Amino acid sequence: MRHLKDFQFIEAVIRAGSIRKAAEDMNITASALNRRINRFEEDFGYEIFERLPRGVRLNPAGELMLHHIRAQRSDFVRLQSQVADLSGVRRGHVSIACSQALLPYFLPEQIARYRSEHPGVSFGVNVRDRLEAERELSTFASDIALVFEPRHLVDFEVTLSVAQQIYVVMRPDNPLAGQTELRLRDCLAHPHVAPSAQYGVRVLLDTAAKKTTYGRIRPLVESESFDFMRHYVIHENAISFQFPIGLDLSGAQGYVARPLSLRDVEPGNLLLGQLRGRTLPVASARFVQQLAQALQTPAG
Amino acid sequence: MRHLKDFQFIEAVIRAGSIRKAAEDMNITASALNRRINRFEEDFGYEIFERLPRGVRLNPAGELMLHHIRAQRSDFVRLQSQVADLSGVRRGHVSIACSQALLPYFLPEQIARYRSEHPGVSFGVNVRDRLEAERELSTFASDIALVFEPRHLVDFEVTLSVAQQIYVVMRPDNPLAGQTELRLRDCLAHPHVAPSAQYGVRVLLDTAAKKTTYGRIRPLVESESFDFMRHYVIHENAISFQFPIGLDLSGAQGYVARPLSLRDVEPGNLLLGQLRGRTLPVASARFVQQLAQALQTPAG
DNA sequence: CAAAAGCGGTGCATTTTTTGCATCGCATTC
DNA sequence: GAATGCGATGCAAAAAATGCACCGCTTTTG
Repeated sequence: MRHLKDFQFIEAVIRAGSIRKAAEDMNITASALNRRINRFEEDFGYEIFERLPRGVRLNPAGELMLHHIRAQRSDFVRLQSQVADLSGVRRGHVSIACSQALLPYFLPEQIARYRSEHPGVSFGVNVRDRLEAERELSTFASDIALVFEPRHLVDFEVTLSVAQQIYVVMRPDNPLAGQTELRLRDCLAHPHVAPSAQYGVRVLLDTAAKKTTYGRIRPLVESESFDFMRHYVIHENAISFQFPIGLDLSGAQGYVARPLSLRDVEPGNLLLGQLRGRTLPVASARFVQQLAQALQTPAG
Repeated sequence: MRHLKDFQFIEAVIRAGSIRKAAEDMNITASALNRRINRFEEDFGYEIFERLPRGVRLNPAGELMLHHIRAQRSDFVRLQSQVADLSGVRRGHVSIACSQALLPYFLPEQIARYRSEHPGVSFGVNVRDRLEAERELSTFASDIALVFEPRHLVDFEVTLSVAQQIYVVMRPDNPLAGQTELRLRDCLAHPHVAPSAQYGVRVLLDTAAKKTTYGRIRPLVESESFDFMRHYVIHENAISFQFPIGLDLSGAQGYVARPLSLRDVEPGNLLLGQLRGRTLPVASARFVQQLAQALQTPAG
């Protein structure tokens, strides 16, 4: 779109860090790009770049401008999606920032279901921890976030919150597998692996462990990958902790999962959200509706 | 601003109803404007105008585009105001849609106070009833609305709600003036004037009157102007009804005001709000803060 | 019922704007 | 101290927007 061209050039300059490099990237002369930037700043009334000896950098006004540019583009995409919806063609793109746990079962199923009704809609799925997911929303890099226990919540507008009990994952022949619900002290007495500190599961476990005689959890292996940990406990007969939405509870995957008693460990909250105050494109908004419905249905 | 030029032309065409007329208004040839519009539609991918024999009219996609244009412009103004704020110069413009009652005392005082700290900020004050005020917000014609009992509330995000008891206005020598609180039945037995049906005061009175033996209120004079009614009861010794925020309770204006008992009539709600999801310009946002604080302070 | 008026669209010459090229001045880097 | 990389600028070339004249069409008007 014509009227967004200046914005594209500005973003290119921000990315490249200098007008000359950006000019190369955009297949244009440095002088032409330089003049576009200067003219834009003149029209706007304020400079948005600091001129440094090695290039340019955004000044505070430029930071605000960058946010404005992203918001404008995002709103324009939303408009196009709305208009496309008018003419009956549902098209669009939905980008999601989510926790690992949603990858194996939940999101593939939901996306496939949505796409079976609206084949014109494409998806982007990115794994982000709860801090990154919020940042991703505020830069308009993702439309939707689906994460456990996000932190700040200032720019994060919660559409739906679902409590998830922590489950213990182990081999079927593990002695703990016989119980239908596990106590934390029994688990901590067993060899266990655990996610690293930035994950919600770990935070909940650490908090709960402080109240036991063990004081803290002592993982044999610490990992950022729940996939890895799930497989690890099959090889060394240990136990692992995870939210059930990322688990196959049927036992067909070579592991069993048992809930950890709510008397010992608080449940985690899986939060579905978007950037506060933002109006999502039609496709994203409908997908959020579908997700919300699916998450509220107390299925496996 | 360069990148908003197409939007300006589109808005001109919408206003004029035809490309030729719009071209005259914008001091440009019809052919040039025609090509701008066509090129814009081509870039956008969808037509936004219906071509009629006597001119053009927005189609549904165009309605969405118009809203987008207004939102873009408004957000750009907000950005400029933010940037101006960065450089220490507080400038900007605050436009308010409000009920009549705010005109005589409340708003003049608040605006004067704000402007004494920020002389660069200008204000626009428009009297709108509760329906119009909402429409005004959604077209970005006003930043803030301050009205009694707004109706739909779909696009209206309430910042603050303040209950206002209905007061009875009368001459000091009116027999009712001796009481500190009035009953509705006494008031209805007296000759009275009342606002017309679209006003919140009237709705509350009508609702309350149904529960009395009088069944309904019988105004001698019905008016849209509270100012008129306030003066009228001085000439003919009648009573009038009004929210106290628009009244001088000192008696210095030649009338006295007494509250109507909450046992008989529910209080009205004065709502301070803005367009849902919108981020206000700095000046407007701060003025909202000031208003909210003033309204919460239980002063006269 | 025909003429007139008003509309959006289009081809072509003209004007305005944008771009590319060469070059300057300046600061950092090697 | 030479070399490199940066943003800025003058000037000519290229590209884009505009104005003008005119078309085809429908509605209005006499």
